[in-house]
Amino acid sequence: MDGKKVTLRDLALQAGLSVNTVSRALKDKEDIAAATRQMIKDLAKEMGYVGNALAGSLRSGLTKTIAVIVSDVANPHFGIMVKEIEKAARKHHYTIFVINTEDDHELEERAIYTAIGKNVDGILICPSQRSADTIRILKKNGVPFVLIGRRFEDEPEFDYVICDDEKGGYLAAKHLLESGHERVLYLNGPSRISSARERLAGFLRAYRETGLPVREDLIIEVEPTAGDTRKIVKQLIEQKADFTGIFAFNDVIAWEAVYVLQKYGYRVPGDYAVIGFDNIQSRMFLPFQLSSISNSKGKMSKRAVDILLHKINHPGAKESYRDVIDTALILRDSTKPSGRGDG
Amino acid sequence: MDGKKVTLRDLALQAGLSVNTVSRALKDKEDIAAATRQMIKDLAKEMGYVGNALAGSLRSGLTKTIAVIVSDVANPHFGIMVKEIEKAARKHHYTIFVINTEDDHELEERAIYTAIGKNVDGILICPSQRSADTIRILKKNGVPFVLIGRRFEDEPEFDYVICDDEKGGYLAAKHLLESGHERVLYLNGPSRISSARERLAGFLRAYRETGLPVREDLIIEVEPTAGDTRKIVKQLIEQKADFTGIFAFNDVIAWEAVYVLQKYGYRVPGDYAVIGFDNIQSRMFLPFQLSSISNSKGKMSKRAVDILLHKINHPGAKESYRDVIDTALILRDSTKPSGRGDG
DNA sequence: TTGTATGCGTTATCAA
DNA sequence: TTGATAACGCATACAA
Repeated sequence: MDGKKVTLRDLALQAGLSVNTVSRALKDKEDIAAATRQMIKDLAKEMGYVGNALAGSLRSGLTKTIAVIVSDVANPHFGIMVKEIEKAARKHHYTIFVINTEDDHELEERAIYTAIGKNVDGILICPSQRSADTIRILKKNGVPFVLIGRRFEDEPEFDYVICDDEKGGYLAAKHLLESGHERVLYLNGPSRISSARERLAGFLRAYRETGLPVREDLIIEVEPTAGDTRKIVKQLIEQKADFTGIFAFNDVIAWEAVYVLQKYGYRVPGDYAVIGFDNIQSRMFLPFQLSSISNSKGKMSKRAVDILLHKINHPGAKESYRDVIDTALILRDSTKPSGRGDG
Repeated sequence: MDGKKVTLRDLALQAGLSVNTVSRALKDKEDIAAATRQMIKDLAKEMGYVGNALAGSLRSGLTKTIAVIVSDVANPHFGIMVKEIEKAARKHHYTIFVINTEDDHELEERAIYTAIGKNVDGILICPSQRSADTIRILKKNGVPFVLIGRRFEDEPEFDYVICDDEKGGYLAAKHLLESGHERVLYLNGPSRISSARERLAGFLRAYRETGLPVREDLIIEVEPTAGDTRKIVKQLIEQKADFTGIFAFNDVIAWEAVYVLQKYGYRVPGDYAVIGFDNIQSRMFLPFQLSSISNSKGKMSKRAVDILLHKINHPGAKESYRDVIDTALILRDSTKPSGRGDG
């Protein structure tokens, strides 16, 4: 009973019918005798027929497959996005490839070629952004795609779904400033990433509103994948850098910063106020209450899938999509002013 | 320049050669004039040819694709596994489908059918284990697969890679018992899951060794995906259940338990000692030091991929694989005896 | 109601 | 060294 994949041909041979008849019976076409149809269906079940979507795809040109290209699924932010994307895609009978780029330009390019080679119907990509050339390959090959989480300001033809990074940066900085933290360390992502630039813009806007001087030396770029947050925060502490608040590009960096501060015996809140970005703790109930900026990953993911499917199903259409999902301030203990008391 | 996908036929037409020649040139076959080969390669690059792996797959029967079926990529444990699997697979020029089952039997079955339908060369699956029937479909269709993280004791034909769950349970319980926690709450996973049963066996072995009585009422099953850990721990606290140590089936459950304890004003360590499983914090530097059992997710993932690829490349072979990766106790603050002092 | 022929893009085989 | 042809498994159009 075990063995090779069962094909339509196997069923046809067994049933003494033509491949075509079997195919139509399984597809519930009208022009098949009810008895024949039932017989074939029973046989298919009995023989464990599953069907070869590939062969059909070759004809139709559609694979019901999309590729999701991100830096790292192990990062909870992307893990959550991928989960939501998969769920939304599955609802529409799509299956997803997941390819990690580790934010590496070459891996990203390879990922894109792989996706095209596998004939995906579309691609959702969070680009590493070392250059837009890679993405242009997609346009050249006529593969529908939507950027997610990051955008290219100077490429009006690239559709995207992002969150309101500028507002998020603004809200975070404003909150720290209003809580009395005038010297804020901003552990930002690399400036090649659009969201890092935009969050910084919001951060600076908040500073401008207060009239306080911006401390350029406290705006530091961190590689999110490399995990050098620890090294940098250690250095800053050793150097006795002068800050009382930290705004981190994402929650992972924020956690790591607090991790180091705690190792040095500092307390958060209390000695330092820390706020992250992504609000991962709305889904993971960690025993540390980190304030954060929520960016509705569920909504972003679903929206990106919707747009992508629309583009897939309306190849001619010339609309463009620039969706910016709202961000909001989520307060938890890590920025509580009363932190010093702790009790 | 934008537009449809470039095919071999397009290249052939442009070059004034046959499709076949173009194909062989691009594949670096020997029997092609060097000049012709170069010309075709240049042309391919110029026209942005990417190739249609699908069509090739139809012929060869191989798709260079594997499916990874897990309960939930957003769970860091699976996120890390998927990342490692993808990396290992990519090294061998394989691409992965990721499908979440939410530990649901029907979704799992659909996932398997989807994978077979897409003609994956093999499947890595962490089965929901409501029944092995679903998995048998794979055998029936001759699709190579390897179970990962869970096994079916009564199905000797199913290959697996798991970690030493029994030992892990034993180490965790022993550590708590030796630290003076005689009443340990075990927030276990559902008993349908093999790893939950095996961790419990280890847990009980540690108890037996001490001669202490096992408190059956403190062994409680929690649904990992549903997030009902909070509800259950709340209830236990309200009921003033009698325990001082907690062993959790995984780190996510452990975090959540501590989260609730902290909400009630309890301290970990100090009032309670807590240990998890999976040692996720070897990769995520959280500001809470959770002791845990490490299970070498990287090693497990790589091993599973290796076995799967071996099975794919040696369809006849009748070896079986039952790999059990070692587990180890990783101590952090959450089980520190000096916790009460807190420095 | 069922069967035959054709094509999807690629590769393998064999002939030229 | 190159080209023609068949085949992979399925779906469509059309013929029977």
